[in-house]
Formats: sequence, structure tokens, C-alpha cells
Amino acid sequence: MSKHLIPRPTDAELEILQVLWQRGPSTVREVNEVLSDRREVGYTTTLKLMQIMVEKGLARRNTETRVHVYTAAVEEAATQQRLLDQFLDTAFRGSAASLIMQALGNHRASPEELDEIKELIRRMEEE
Amino acid sequence: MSKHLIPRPTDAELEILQVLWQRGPSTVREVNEVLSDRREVGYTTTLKLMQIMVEKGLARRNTETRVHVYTAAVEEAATQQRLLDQFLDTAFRGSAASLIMQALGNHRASPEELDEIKELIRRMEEE
DNA sequence: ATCCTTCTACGAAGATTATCGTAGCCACGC
DNA sequence: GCGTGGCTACGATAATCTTCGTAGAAGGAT
Repeated sequence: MSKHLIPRPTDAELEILQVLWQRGPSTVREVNEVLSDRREVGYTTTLKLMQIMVEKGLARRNTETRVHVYTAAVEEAATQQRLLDQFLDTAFRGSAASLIMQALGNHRASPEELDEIKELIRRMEEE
Repeated sequence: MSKHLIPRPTDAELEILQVLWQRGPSTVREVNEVLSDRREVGYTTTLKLMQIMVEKGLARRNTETRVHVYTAAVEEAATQQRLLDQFLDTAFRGSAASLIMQALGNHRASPEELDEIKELIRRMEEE
């Protein structure tokens, strides 16, 4: 709504944002069905959360049709960046390198992804 | 206390864990002074949190001396790993590569750190 | 001994999250 | 035209987190 300041999404809100980012504009039912695949969650729970997200400015909705359609109002990359910055501070005392080492060491990355990362490092070293 | 399950530390708890990891065994006053450098926080607030952390199994304390000395009861690396796993899921849909790309792209890493990361990638590719 | 400081213990309040029940609305099928 | 199913709105609740006030014990200084 008001242009004030869009707050950091909570965990449940982030879960919903992920669905909106992936599917694009969606109804409550559609989002709820995606969430329900992973865990049990009531329809009105999802509805309420999405209404709150509109209030907070995290999502928009079109109320012209009877069944409202919701859209993410924040960008995926920008949101991830914000969350990452904060996570880096609180969990890794700001050391990006040590976070990267942990992430690399414990999660499978495909050869293509490794190539991408190497390429990025190469470009960074050229400065 | 009980061996049950040690929960994920909250933000405030993590902040305290950081201090314990960095300083080693510390009193409430010592921890509170470190925190106070960053933001205003009452002494009894820190005390209460540290007491709760003992209950949860996140910290231990020695009550033999009048002034209790607290120690982290969870390992830094293991805790970071747990937090990272969860963060990866909720914020990056589990894609470690995309998290790494974001982290690399937006946070300065020293040439030495880049070398370390390259070395790790090299070792991963040898499999 | 008494006062002052510093500590721990405890309870409680306020904020935030997540959850859902209930009520009411609306369209469509019959 | 009426009921049924699916939708939104709203309020309430429970759990969790964070914060701090107050009380009482324990030393140390005078």
C-alpha cells in the first residue's frame, strides 16, 4: 500500500513468494495447492498470509475478478540479496568467503554450475 | 539440558553465540558489553537470553563461581551448516549455485579467498 | 555492622507469527 | 429461485521472541 518501507518477508511469506515467483500471478487456491504438496496447510491460512502480504507491500492483487489474482510485488533477486546480506551478518559474521566455502563443500553443484562460478571468479580477478 | 533436540537458535541467540564463539567462555557482562557496542540492550535482557540458551542446550554454564561463566554448547561450523541448509531452501529454493553466485557477485572477496574457492572447485571437479 | 554495587532469578508484558474457525457473499446448476 | 460449493473477510488464538522491571542474595568497602 503506502510507499513506506517494505519489510523483510517472514518464512511463511517467503514460501509464498517463491510460488509467485515461479508460477507468476496466481490465485490463493493455486498457491495453497503448491504449498500443500509439501506440508499440511489450511486454505484460509494461506489466504490470510497473502492478504497480509498485500498490506505489507510484498504482493499485489487484482480484485476485479471475483477470484483474486496475486502477484509478487518485490523482485526475486533483490529480495534474495537483502536476505543474503542479513544472513551473512548474523550467521557468518559477514564473511562471504566462508559462507561460500560452506555452501560449496556441502551441496552438490553440477559441472555447469561450477563452470559458471569459475567464470565469475575469473571476471572478478580481472580487476 | 536433556539430550532431546537442540533447536535452531533465534536471531538474538545467534548474536550471543557469535560472541561466545569469538571470545570463548564469557560472563553475561562481557557478552552484554560486546552487544552494547552495536546496539542498546539491557543487561537483564542478555542475562535472560543466555539462561534460555542453557535451557535449550545452546550454551552451558559454570555456576560454581558466583559470577557464572557461559560457553557455547554447539559448534560454530555445524550450526552454520544447519542455518545455511535452511536458508538455502527458503530463500534460494535449494540452489546452492545461485546463492554462491549472488554472494560472490555482491561481496568483496580477497584474492586469497578467491584462490581458496578455486582450489575447492578444482578438488570437486576431480570426481 | 551496614551500605553499595553487582550479580542471578523470575515473572510478565508487548510484538510478531502462524494458524484456523466462522460468517457472509456470489455464481452456477438444477 | 434456491441450494451448494468455493471464495473473501475478519477475528481470535496459541506459540514464540524479545524485552525489561523487580526482588533478593552475595561480596566488598568503610
